[in-house]
Amino acid sequence: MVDNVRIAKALSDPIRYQIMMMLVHGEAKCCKVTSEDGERVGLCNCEIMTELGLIQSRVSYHMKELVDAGLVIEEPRGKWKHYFINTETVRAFMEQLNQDLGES
Amino acid sequence: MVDNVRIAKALSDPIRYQIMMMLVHGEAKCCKVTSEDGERVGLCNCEIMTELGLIQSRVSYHMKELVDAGLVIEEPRGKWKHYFINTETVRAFMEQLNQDLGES
DNA sequence: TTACCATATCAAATATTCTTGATATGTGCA
DNA sequence: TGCACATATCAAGAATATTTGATATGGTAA
Repeated sequence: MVDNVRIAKALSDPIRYQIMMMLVHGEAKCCKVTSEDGERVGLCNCEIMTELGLIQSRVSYHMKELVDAGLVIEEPRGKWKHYFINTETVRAFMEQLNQDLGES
Repeated sequence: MVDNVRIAKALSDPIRYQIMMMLVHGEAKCCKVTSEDGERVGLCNCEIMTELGLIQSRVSYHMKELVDAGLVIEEPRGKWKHYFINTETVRAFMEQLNQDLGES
């Protein structure tokens, strides 16, 4: 329950929800970002800043919230950070939600 | 998107999440509560107050948040209020979540 | 090494949310 | 009507969250 409340809180900010959607559906305009295993497609920091028109420290704050909640995985690439959605957490959240609030 | 952020915010408080779970799985100890159509089982206000050990105005505040988010339906019964989970909203939330953040 | 760039962190200001006690509203019953 | 009870609302304070500019950290490349 604690986990789901935490994740719900992370998703309860419009900026963070948008970032999550960008990570899933977003076009990478500034740089091509693939995970170490070459599977997942993600975004770099600059993408989020320019796309949403936010200053650096603000993006940094919200990314930390998402990472802390387990919703986003970050991979450092030299001086950049690349962000990927943590599908495992999203899946677990929805499953738990269904267990807690779904039809009995 | 706006809707889902709103609902996530409603679920992002541990008390409200607990209340939602009570509405789905909770035993009605103080009074038997069935909806007008006799289908759904709900809870009365006193149940929530005693079960969670909260004062009246606090419960009232959180119930309003849940009702405003569309997660809970309230039916007045004389001087009491009976609360039911709005399964429609819960379902729509999960569906939208899957659309927004699920596997592409 | 230094210069430069990306990101993190900090402290202060602001905004939002939550809690509480007091009071108001509304309902049923004597 | 007037009393008793359930719920809603209000105002004030406390607690959290968010935003911002300034500064720190850490990496890259010359």
